Amino acid sequence: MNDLKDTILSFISINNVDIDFGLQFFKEESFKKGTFLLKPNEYIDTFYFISNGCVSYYTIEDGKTQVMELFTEGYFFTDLYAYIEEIPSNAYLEVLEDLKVYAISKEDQQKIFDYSHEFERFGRLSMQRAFVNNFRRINELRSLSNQERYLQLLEKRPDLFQRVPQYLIASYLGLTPVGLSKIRKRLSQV
Amino acid sequence: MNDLKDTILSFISINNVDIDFGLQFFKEESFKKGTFLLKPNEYIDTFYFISNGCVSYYTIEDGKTQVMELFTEGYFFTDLYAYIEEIPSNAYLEVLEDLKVYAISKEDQQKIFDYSHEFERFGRLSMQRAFVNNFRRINELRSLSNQERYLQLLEKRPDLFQRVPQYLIASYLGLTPVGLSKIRKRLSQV
DNA sequence: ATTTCTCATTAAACTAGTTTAATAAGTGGT
DNA sequence: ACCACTTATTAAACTAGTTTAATGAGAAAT
Repeated sequence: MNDLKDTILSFISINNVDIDFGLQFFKEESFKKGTFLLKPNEYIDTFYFISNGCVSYYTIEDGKTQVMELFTEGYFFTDLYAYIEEIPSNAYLEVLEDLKVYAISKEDQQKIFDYSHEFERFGRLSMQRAFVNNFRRINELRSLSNQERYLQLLEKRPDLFQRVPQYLIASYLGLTPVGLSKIRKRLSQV
Repeated sequence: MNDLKDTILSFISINNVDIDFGLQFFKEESFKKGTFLLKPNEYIDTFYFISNGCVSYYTIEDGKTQVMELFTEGYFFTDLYAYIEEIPSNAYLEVLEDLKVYAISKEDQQKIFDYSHEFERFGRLSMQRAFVNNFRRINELRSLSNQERYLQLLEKRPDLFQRVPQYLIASYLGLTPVGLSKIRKRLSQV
């Protein structure tokens, strides 16, 4: 649980007693590859921190898989939209690689936010982080071509290409496997 | 300033003394159409609430204007990315219609977050709101066609079409004026 | 009234993706 | 060792957008 503790401490200054009070609410859980942490029409009230493994966050629309995010070690994740709005999800959270997480319920999260102003601040700052990540994502979708986004992903998260099938990466980049293949071919010819 | 007060109260429960403590840090300001609240390479440490008017938040890349958001009455706005990260912006905030805002500096915002746990919570919740809006945006960019996004904007923010030139709306939708014209023509022929 | 400027539309050629379908190359289960 | 299944590539036809450039129409300036 030290990876989680260190991550929280990178956001806020908080004394040992208080952070340990908070950490007690995170439960260690493990899931096998292929497990679904969430399926469409289900509610989600759990917030996860990944200690180990990989999770795909995707929807299926008109029969087509749309990967929105691929979470790996060190990420906090949930279906943040359904979680915040307390509405049924329309997404899947599927374990792509055997997974070890620290999980906290929304109820317990509220407890630690109430318990300490510092944790409330952690909530605000991690929400900021989520915003910034999403903002970068949206800007990249707007301003970069598919080819540029492919190259950028290759640079920023090279591990993904080793651990995740290419058609999921294609979907994450917003194109079809065929489209990604074409881009790769085009790049290899130069 | 009641519109701002009501908006804050829609996020949190807070007594009158405390909210008035917070509100004193918001300064009323007015700007004429054509004013720039922010230009590329400038820092921004102000958070605005729009009482009246309209602001375009855009970048220019390779000579092309990219409208990221169009803010109107009741919106909180800033260049949230540059504001959070405390880096020089690469965007413009341009007043499209004479504007009345309530503005608070980052320093003063920090004061009210320190002053009261409830304001810290307001910070967290409004950050959540920003996240959710951005999330919706990203999902729409991913899952809807340009035509569908046009129709949706027409439904959700019909006022924009009255107050903002069409080429800005085209840019907001991520296409060229020519492209938007084609979509409108296609729709009018059915 | 005339000119000038801004904005929206249209046309034509082009482009980066799509879809569908066939093929090839691994990979896993029995 | 074999078969079935999954994944990646390629080809061919198609599509929704792009760019550039010309035209039209309304508003603002002199």
